[in-house]
Amino acid sequence: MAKNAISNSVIRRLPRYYRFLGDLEANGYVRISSRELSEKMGLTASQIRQDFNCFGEFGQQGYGYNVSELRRQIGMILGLDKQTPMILIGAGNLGTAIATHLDFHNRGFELIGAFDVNPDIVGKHLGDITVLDISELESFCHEKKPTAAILCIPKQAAENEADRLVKCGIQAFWNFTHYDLKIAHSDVVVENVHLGDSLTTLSYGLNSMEKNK
Amino acid sequence: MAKNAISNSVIRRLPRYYRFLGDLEANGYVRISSRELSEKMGLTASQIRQDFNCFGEFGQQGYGYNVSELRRQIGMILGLDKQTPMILIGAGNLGTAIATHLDFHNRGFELIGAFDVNPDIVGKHLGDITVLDISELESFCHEKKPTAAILCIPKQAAENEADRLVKCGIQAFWNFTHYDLKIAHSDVVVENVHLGDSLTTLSYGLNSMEKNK
DNA sequence: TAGATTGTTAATCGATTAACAATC
DNA sequence: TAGATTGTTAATCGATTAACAATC
Repeated sequence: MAKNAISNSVIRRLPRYYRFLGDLEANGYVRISSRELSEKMGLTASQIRQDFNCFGEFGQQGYGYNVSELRRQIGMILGLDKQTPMILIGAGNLGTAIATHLDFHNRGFELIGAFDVNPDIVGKHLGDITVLDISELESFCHEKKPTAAILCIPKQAAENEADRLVKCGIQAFWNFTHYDLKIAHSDVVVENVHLGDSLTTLSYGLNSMEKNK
Repeated sequence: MAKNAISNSVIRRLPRYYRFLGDLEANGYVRISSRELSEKMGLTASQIRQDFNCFGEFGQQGYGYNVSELRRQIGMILGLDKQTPMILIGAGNLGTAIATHLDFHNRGFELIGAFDVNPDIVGKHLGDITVLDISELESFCHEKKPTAAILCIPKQAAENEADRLVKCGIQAFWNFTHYDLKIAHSDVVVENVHLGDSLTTLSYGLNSMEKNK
């Protein structure tokens, strides 16, 4: 039952709305108008109203929006009212940092397992999770049924493991590799984090700033 | 000498072009047409030609583009022909992983220092860098003149340290915090990496996929 | 030369902003 | 009620795609 497709631009703004509304709530705000929120977030009031109206009528004319209620609604839209079981593939430096650094529960996930090929890493503890050998992937997934995975392995390895993970029932990937999952697996949900590209973009910014002086 | 402003959409595609051209070069490609590249990258040939023409005429009618030459040109545009000295602020789990995981040299930077407040972390080694106490920031910057910084500290701390870093001559931030640097410091270059928002977006994708079944 | 492919202009598409009637 | 602010339509702006003359 697809509603008339929400644009990607809108979707990318939702987590930020959710964060700001959380801050407002914590600071005792009960109501807020689109204009006031627009000033805090650096957007236009028009855009904010358009964005919210993609999902329904959350405000009240003459009043504005109820902060807690709006936040709750956006949380529902984002699927933060449940926790999808998730596994980490690749528990090296980066994988470990990501697994321990983020609050998965407040972002719609629960990290229930971690895997690596390296015998030096297998057995390591990440919070209350123990890193398992990748050979145990199938039996683990059969039993625990995770549907999301974090990919923190080299590109080459990702190409090889992606099929395997999809066969194990993984439907969503948080992809830190440069392997383009969407091409081979158009039916899964992919969120790419290209740290290298991000750093390169910073280089561009610095470079072009200097030229404009 | 600002050329007629390159749009953000184009800029965000440049690192990916650079990557693909590097792969092509490694695979022995000498020339490539916009059509062939478009098929490999999942873009339109039109967009590719438009993008490249923002910066000059890199191709040749009837022939296409010379892979190495095009890659070199894009590298120049991205500022990858030099290395900007960069420091890491916050050498916890995430900061350490980022510092050790990325190839800074090929992305226009050189990591020359790292700082933390935590005495347990100060003195730790990251490659050939030793983590210094944050109190040494000013003297270090005075001597080594870094102009870019990675922010891997809590939001609260970022609010406090941003001014200090700008005073020390930092002009570009790779920002892993949720603190909005652009608001207080409109004159610096900021590249945000919001891992939490990225994970939340994945939750949305999974959630909306399920609803559409 | 003929074929291929660019550089570039024009057309389309989508996203943002502005405006305002509806209504709390 | 009068003032405020939404929901929504219309106008604008920007980015993508299509088309084609220029030219290698």
